[in-house]
Amino acid sequence: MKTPTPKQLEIRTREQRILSLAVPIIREGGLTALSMDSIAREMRYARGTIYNHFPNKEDIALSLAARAVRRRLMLFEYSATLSTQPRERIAAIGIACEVYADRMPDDFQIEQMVRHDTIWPKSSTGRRDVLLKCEGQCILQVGFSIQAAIETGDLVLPRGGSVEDIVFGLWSLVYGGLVLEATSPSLASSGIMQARVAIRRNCNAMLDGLGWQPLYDASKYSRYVRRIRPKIASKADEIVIEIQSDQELITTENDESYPASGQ
Amino acid sequence: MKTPTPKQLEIRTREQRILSLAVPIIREGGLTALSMDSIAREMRYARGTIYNHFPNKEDIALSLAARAVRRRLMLFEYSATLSTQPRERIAAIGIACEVYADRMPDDFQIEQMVRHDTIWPKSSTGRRDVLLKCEGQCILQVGFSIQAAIETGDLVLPRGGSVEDIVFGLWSLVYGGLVLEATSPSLASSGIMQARVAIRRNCNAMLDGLGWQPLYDASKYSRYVRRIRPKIASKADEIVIEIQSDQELITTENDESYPASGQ
DNA sequence: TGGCTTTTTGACAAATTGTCAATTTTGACA
DNA sequence: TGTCAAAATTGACAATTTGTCAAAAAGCCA
Repeated sequence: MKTPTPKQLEIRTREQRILSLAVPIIREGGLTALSMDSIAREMRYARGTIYNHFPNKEDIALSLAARAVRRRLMLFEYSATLSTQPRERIAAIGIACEVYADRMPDDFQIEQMVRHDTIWPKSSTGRRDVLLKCEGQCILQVGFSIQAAIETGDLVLPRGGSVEDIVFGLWSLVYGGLVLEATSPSLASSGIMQARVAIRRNCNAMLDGLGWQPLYDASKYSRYVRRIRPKIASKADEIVIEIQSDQELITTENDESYPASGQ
Repeated sequence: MKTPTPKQLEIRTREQRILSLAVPIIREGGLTALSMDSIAREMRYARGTIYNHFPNKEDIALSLAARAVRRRLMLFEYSATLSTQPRERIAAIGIACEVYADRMPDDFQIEQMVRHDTIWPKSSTGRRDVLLKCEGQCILQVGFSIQAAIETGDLVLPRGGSVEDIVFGLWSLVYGGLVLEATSPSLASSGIMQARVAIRRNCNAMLDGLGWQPLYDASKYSRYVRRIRPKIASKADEIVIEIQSDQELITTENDESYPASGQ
């Protein structure tokens, strides 16, 4: 329990190295390109050592995905502080998604990846939980803003509609749109060039359609985006540096694992 | 050229058998579970024979995906005939997507699958083209209805907006929503239960937000859905039986390949 | 230095991939 | 029916990769 860790440190470092090594491989060749064997060779360790860290390569992917969602959550949380007006807060989170796809493309890719594939069932429960928990919090974050809009009277829920439905709609529109942009070769050839602009406009159309006040004002909106996007972007860069593992913050709550003065 | 085919027929049949065999395997274990080796063993053929049909398993997947998109296209085309009113036509295509996910779940799954993964780059150009062509036609089909709405004056495009942007929005909303429903474990735990209802409502909200006339009328809409959904569903069942390969219809235009009286 | 624990190692068995030269089967023609 | 070239089929081969595990090495504490 009280291991300040002389060698434990080397191990933890190595785990990071494995993850860092995996990122470009996955980026370029997907999960197929990643192999426990090649990682071991590359790092000059025996294969068994790598298996000491991760039970299989799917778990490496999930570990990266968990880190990705943690980063995304932080970006959402930050973006939600940029305005007190509900509709602006929602817009900010939307922009956060854009920034996420742009500034953390590897994270964005891997999040999509673990969703399909055979990754999910093969990975370990612990890591899955981290991922799900953060994803749930992301949803909550959007939910808060919608709730706020209802409370201020900016938005009136349609009969039989719920806050979650709207979260779901926005999520489909933004995430779905970004995924399509990233993976659908037909898009470009069908004349959809500026996916980002389209996504923004469509989200606003949907909110307008729900009667969410104040209605979309193109020039006001783009002025707002111009103001906050750089802020969110630089926050994103901070987060990438700050959040390196999928563990840190989780283990923070029982804080004996992080020695105040190491060494 | 003039091969009426005695044995050629066996080969073509075998190709179908391979595909049929692959479907449940992919359904249950994804592409990882599929192996040229096990297919060969199962079918009591040597591995080389299977490789005669498909250069690799990715190509099997893409072949299935191409078939899937062809089926989807047919469903879209049929649905578009169910009404002359543009907004109703769009609604019908939306319902077609629902039906597609419900009645052709394997097709739906595999379409998502080939989008990510390492499948795309490894598969052969020919099959990719079929897939892209059909996908493009699906997009067109939606575009036609939007165009029609503009021509009748039901819809006025926003400044700087295009038909394609709206297609993109609807596609994100429906397809994205269905994908999230199918793959996101957080959804259920976040209280989003009736994804289908939410998707419909959100699409309508978006169209309302664009000012597309006539605006959404809940009871009218659900009456319409109740009327056309069964039609689309049974059409879907027909299509599944009719469309078995990803070749047939493509080669139909040079029609010597299909002997009028076989044997 | 001894002795106990933790970590690392690499050989092993099992799957799978894609290739290709040798063999078998077809089918057209005499 | 017999012959033979073209087409199809086969299975062994070399390469990868996976996950396991007992033995060896290294780390740690007194």
